[in-house]
Amino acid sequence: MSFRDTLAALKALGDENRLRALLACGERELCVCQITELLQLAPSTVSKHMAILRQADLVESRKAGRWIYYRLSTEFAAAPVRAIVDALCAQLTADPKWKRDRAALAEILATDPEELCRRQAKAGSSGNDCGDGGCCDPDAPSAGKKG
Amino acid sequence: MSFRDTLAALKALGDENRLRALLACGERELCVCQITELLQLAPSTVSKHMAILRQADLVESRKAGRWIYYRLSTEFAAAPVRAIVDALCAQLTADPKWKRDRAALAEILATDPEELCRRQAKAGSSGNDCGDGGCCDPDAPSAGKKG
DNA sequence: CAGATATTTCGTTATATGGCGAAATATAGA
DNA sequence: TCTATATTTCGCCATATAACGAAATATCTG
Repeated sequence: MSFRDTLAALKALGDENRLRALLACGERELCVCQITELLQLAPSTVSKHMAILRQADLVESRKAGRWIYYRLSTEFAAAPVRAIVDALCAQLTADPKWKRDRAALAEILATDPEELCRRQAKAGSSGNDCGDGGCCDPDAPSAGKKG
Repeated sequence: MSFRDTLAALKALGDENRLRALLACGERELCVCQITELLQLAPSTVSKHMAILRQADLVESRKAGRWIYYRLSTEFAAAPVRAIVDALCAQLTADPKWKRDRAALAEILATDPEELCRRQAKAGSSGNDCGDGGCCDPDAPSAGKKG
């Protein structure tokens, strides 16, 4: 548990959406639908990202009924990873980009998770609805522009 | 200089060969041919890797005649990057994988750089010679297996 | 100036990665 | 048991990435 694990952690951290998800999970444990709402990605994509973060021991998951909650790891496999994550959480949270996420997160947390899932299911079947005007932020460079 | 730069640094660190190169440059400034010898890659590949590390402000370069020396950055663009690199250098150097690199590096440093370059030029034109038995380590999982 | 050579840039190729949607899985509730 | 639904797995596609070799660039030396 050293070079190999550290490299896996660095790889996992080297994606914008995963980094955002990790920071969000550092604030509070979140279920997949909440992270999905934050990142504005397909649930399957978020699921894959979280699996990568979990395999790198960066997050832990907890099952509660139909929901699966992810949170920042308490025990990191590789020693340097803790220092890295600490540094990221400490410094990156001041970044304007993260502040936007933080604001979005507050709104998400204020919404019933079931409502989120219902909304996402609707959006998935009928294309981009964006009825509330909150999504499809033109200033967000990563949401749905890569594929 | 924050989220974006930190992400660039994490991406740069998320490659095994670049991470090895970075650790090596943390030991001592190294010219491209020395890093090339350590990583057992084509010089052009190493050059590209070092450019990525430099763009991420992880290494600095110094020109000395025909040689260009790379060393670990002293000033990091993004604050968390320093903490990350410190943690990596401090902890990863104990890893057996890195110890092998360190031993190889000692040998490389004992060799005249010009001799290294001559050897590499020969190997590039006539295929894998491996006359000295030191290269083509079957235990090294990253050398030339990806492309 | 001409030749040698250390490094970079360019073009190409194979693989890895990130994205989505559909289908599968697992669990709550009627 | 049957339905609804939260998440994951699978298959596919587009792009990003890492590798190489050839050619270009820059610098020392004769």
